[in-house]
Amino acid sequence: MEIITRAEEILLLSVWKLQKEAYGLAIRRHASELLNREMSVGAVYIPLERLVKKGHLTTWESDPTDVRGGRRKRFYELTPAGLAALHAVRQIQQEAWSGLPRLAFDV
Amino acid sequence: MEIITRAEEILLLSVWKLQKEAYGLAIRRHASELLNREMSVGAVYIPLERLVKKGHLTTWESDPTDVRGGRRKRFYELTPAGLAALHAVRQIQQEAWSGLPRLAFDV
DNA sequence: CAATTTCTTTTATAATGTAAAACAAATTAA
DNA sequence: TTAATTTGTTTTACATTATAAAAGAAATTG
Repeated sequence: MEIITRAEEILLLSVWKLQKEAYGLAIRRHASELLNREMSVGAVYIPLERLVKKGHLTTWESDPTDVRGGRRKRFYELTPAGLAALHAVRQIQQEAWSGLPRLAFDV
Repeated sequence: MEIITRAEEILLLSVWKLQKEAYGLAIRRHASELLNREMSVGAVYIPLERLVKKGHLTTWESDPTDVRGGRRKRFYELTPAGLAALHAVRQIQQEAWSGLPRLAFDV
C-alpha cells in the first residue's frame, strides 16, 4: 500500500465530506478551511488529477447549472481504493502518535 | 504556522519517541517500522537537517561508543517549536477526520 | 593492517506542491 | 447584441520535498 501525502489526504477527505458537491472549487474552499490558509488553484486540481490516475477518485463532468456564471463542473467521488488509502494512513497516524513519553518542556 | 509534511511528522514523532536514543539510523529504523517499509538513508538525513534548519529539532554530536563500528552519532531532540508544529498538524488531522458522512460502499 | 561494522554526508534525480496566467462558458446589464 | 461579470477548469513554469544510491569516515575485530 503506497502511502498518500498530506495534501492527498486532505483532498480525499474533502471529497468524502462534500459528497455530491465535490467539485474543484468547492473542494478548494473546504480544504483551505481545514488548513487555515488559501490553497492555490493549481494546488488542488493537479493533485486531484493524480488521485484519479491512481484510482483513488473517479471523476465526471456535469451539465451547467443556471446560476450566474454556473458553467459545467468536474465532480469527484472516492473509490474503495481511496477509502483504503485513507484508512491505511489513519492507522499509521494513530500508531505514530501512541506511546509518546513526556517531554521536559511539556510537563 | 507552516504545516509540516508527513515525512517531517513521522520523523519528529520518531525523535520524540526515541528520547535519548534519537540518532540517524535509530530514527530510520523506527520511522521505517511506523511506515511498514524501509526508508532510504537519504529519506531520513535530508529531512532531519531541514527540520534543524527550521528550528523544530536541535542536534549535537556524541563521542564514539565502544561497540564494534560504534562511531560518533548525531543526536536530535525536539524543540518547543517542533512540538507546536506537531500539535498544529494533529489538530488539522482531527478536524479533517470529523463529521464524515457514511459511504455507500462502506455501510 | 585488512576486513567488517556502524554511521553520516553527498550527489543526482524523481515526485510533489504551488502561484500565476490562460482559457472557457455561462449570466447580467448596458 | 455585445461588453462586463461570474464561475469554473486547464496549463505552464518553477520551487520544494522525497528518495535511491554512492561515497566517505571512524570505530572494532581477526
